[in-house]
Amino acid sequence: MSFPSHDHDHRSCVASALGAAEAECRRRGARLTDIRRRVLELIWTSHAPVGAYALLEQLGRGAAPPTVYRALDFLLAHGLIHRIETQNAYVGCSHPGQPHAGLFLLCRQCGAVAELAEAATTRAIEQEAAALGFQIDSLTVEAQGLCPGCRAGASP
Amino acid sequence: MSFPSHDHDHRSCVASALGAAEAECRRRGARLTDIRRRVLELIWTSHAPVGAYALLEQLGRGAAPPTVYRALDFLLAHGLIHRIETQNAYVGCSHPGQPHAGLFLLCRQCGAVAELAEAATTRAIEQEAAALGFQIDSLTVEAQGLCPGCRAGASP
DNA sequence: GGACGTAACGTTATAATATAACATTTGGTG
DNA sequence: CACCAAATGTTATATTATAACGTTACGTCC
Repeated sequence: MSFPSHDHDHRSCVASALGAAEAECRRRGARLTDIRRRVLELIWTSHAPVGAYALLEQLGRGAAPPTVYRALDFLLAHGLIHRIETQNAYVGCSHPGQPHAGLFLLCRQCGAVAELAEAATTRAIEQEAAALGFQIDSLTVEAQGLCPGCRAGASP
Repeated sequence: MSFPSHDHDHRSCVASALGAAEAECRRRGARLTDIRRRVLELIWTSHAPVGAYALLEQLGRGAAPPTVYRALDFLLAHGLIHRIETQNAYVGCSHPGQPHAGLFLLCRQCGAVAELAEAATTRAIEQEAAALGFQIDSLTVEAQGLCPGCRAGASP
């Protein structure tokens, strides 16, 4: 819901994300296979978006592009990750299971992402769209800028 | 500011866009060269976003990718077009000269785009970001859905 | 437990989007 | 005209993503 502090306990952060993913998959009757689980884990390795080919490299040789794209498709379809359109990259979803419009703050300095579940903004856009007779199916909101840490510190 | 009607006078629509672009370039001391002008004109051929390689084809042989990408970079830099991130495509800017966050409604049926200059939404996002200490430099908002025409008509 | 059907994965090739690097031409200015 | 900078041409290549088809693994029904 906000930016992780630079020294947070990332290990438990990843663990809880994987736990939530497993729960969500059980709930949906979806199979979180080994490959899918590894890709999700790699994505959660940092709080910055990761590109498909960066994931591919980390999967090691033997993996080809379709392998990683299929895993990404699965994770996207089940709401376990989001795609950051302005970066052609992927990031873990902070609150899977609750349907929500992704709304992202992207730090141009350190790369960190914060995902907001912000109803007010979504509502503002929907109202404006409705006034024009436009029916929104899905919404992409990405803000580029500086996170609190990078604004304060010299050049973290 | 809204969706163009299906039968609007598109010729004058293009003409006024090109006129505004020329005025804006004069104002900024930028050169709207022949290539740049042709690319802008091709973009305005429709109200749907156009891909770089589609433009390239229409420029005819003799043109290579850098030609079109350089023109696009120029047009983007001077606020004469916008890039639609979710489509890797480009669309003419409806109100050049006035700095604004692009905010787009994209019809998944007919491809039409409406560009909003909507202060309320922008403000909502900025407030939420400011509350987290995030400083926004630029903002991308793209809504996918159905335009009024396509909601009404069977399948225009 | 074996047969079967489907979902997942492997593999190869290629499509679509974008940029690097360097040569050449053009346009404005002194 | 001579010069410089900006614009364009040209070739090659990087990056992101998907098509197509064969093989393997998994669950289920009998």
